[in-house]
Amino acid sequence: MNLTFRQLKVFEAVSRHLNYTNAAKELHLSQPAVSMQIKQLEEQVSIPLIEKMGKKLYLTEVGLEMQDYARSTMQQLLDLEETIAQMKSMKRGHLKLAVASTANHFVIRLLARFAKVYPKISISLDVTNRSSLLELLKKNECDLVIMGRPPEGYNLQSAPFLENPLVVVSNPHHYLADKEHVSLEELEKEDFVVREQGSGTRSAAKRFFTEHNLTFKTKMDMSNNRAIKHAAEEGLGLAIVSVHTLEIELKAKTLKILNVEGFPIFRNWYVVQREGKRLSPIAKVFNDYIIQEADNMMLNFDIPHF
Amino acid sequence: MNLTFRQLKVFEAVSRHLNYTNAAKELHLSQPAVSMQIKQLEEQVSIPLIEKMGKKLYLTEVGLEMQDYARSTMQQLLDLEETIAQMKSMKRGHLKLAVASTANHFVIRLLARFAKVYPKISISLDVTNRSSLLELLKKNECDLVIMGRPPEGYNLQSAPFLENPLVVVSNPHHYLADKEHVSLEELEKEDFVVREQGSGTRSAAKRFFTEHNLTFKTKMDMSNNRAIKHAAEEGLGLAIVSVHTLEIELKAKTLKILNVEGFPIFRNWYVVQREGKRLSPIAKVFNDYIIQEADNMMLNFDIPHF
DNA sequence: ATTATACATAAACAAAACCTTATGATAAAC
DNA sequence: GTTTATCATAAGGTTTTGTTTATGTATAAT
Repeated sequence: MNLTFRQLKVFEAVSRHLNYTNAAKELHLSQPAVSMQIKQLEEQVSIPLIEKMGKKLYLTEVGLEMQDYARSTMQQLLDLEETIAQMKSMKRGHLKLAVASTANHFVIRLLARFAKVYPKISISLDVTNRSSLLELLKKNECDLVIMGRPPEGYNLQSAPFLENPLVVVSNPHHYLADKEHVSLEELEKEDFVVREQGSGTRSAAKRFFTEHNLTFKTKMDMSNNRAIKHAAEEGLGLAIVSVHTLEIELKAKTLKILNVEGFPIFRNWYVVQREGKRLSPIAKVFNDYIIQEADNMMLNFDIPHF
Repeated sequence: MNLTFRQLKVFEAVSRHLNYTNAAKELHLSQPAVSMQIKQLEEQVSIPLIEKMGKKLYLTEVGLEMQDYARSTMQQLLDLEETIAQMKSMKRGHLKLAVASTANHFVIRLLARFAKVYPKISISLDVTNRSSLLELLKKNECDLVIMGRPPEGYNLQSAPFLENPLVVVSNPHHYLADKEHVSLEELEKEDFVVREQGSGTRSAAKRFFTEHNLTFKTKMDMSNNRAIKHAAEEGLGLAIVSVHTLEIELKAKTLKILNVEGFPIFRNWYVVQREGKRLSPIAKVFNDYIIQEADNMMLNFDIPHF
């Protein structure tokens, strides 16, 4: 059976008017054109849909069924058009986002604002580590990723959109905590609690030490930023973390930023996508949004500025 | 927007395989044919549905929406086909019947049997008087009508399918009730309770009297067969009614059939339709069914035979 | 009986849809 | 680098679809 939407449309008009001529007028067709469409439809289902008794037309039982079908199909088509139109205009849609766990905090703030502007957008946010993020990009399982500087050679397209100041923190009772200036020599003597191999923060810190010809004593590594901060709180060592993750700890005074020579290290947060990926309309808007709004928004953060 | 079922079908296959070549094989098409269908569909909605990244295909957000739509639309089409097939094979359908109120009783028996054979058929039964029946036929508001002999000049097609014996009944205590033979002369002296003008039973009785040169004393006329029988029970007069309506009264012995010369008058029940009406499959089957089965079935009736 | 109205049918034509083969481009696998 | 797999594009031709005009037929109204 091979119906066409056209046949259904014509049939629906005829079934409504019960009059070929008027249906033809409505559809801006000639009367025979309507006759033929109906005839073809009847051939498809090989059973009469309309019967003519005297001058009047009646729908047969199957005709009534077909009328229901035609109407529901056409309604569905309208719904589809509506949905697509909304998606195009970004009134609706779905945004699949993944962020580095260290970026979680401020990305949520960004999202909260964004969601207010586009209330019908739904969002999935995957918070995970750097290597999983790269995996997600490779499998094309998300629209955009927010992370530190992405590695070369992955066919990625990225744009920095926010400064990411890395600072050294310690337990407030640490002996360096109250010093006005901490020199690099003093820093070198300390043990550090760091993220796992592959972490952007870790490699940035490592690079800093290497560039200044210092050894970097990593006493412990952990895969979770919260755990690192907790370790520092407990006095297991110093930690080098993004200021953006410190809001609560600074407020609660469980950690203190050390005023170390050469710190903060300014790195950037990047919004990353697969090279050549055609972003969905909503993803494109979000991409532009964060590049434009992020800095602006950070002014409202209750965290130290440098 | 003017999609085609073909586009949807091809798109669905592609969205399932995420591979044009395999989809083409499934559809017994060349690969470019598939490419073109997808391209046209994308042009219709003027937004990409599929994106190719490297060698892999992915559905865009709108593509996912379209996949849902395609599937549901195709499912609906299958449902429609199924429904139509069932209607054709009479596994399903609706039968609109109207019967003369005097035929009500035995028609219900017929229907009960018929419904057992075609359990998914639904039936409307309109029980009404003769003139309403003719009106229903004229307006094409029912498939078949069961009534006495239909009048000429209404463009009707009819077939007799069951004898309708008319008998004279009275209160059991009536002085004629116990006579072995009642002559026409004796009958002529009696008063009768009859149906309204236009009733088939009434005109049959009238004809009988006229043919035998007798006067027909109609003391009272009523529009309801039950009322007539009740009047006879109460001794208001004799009544001429179809045996088929007497089952209960005979069993309860509230009425008695008089053994009158020339009675019963044999008339027929007819199944009637508009001339030229193409019956629905189920109506056609019912029509044939009652013509074939009615006599047979009456053998099981617990009523007198002649 | 005549006329008006409405659907059916036929013929002819135009447009479009659709498919195939051949070829090109790109990316992944070897 | 070469090969292989996969999709895109182009060209060509066939089929199908969709129209229109003209005409036929049946019904209902006058």
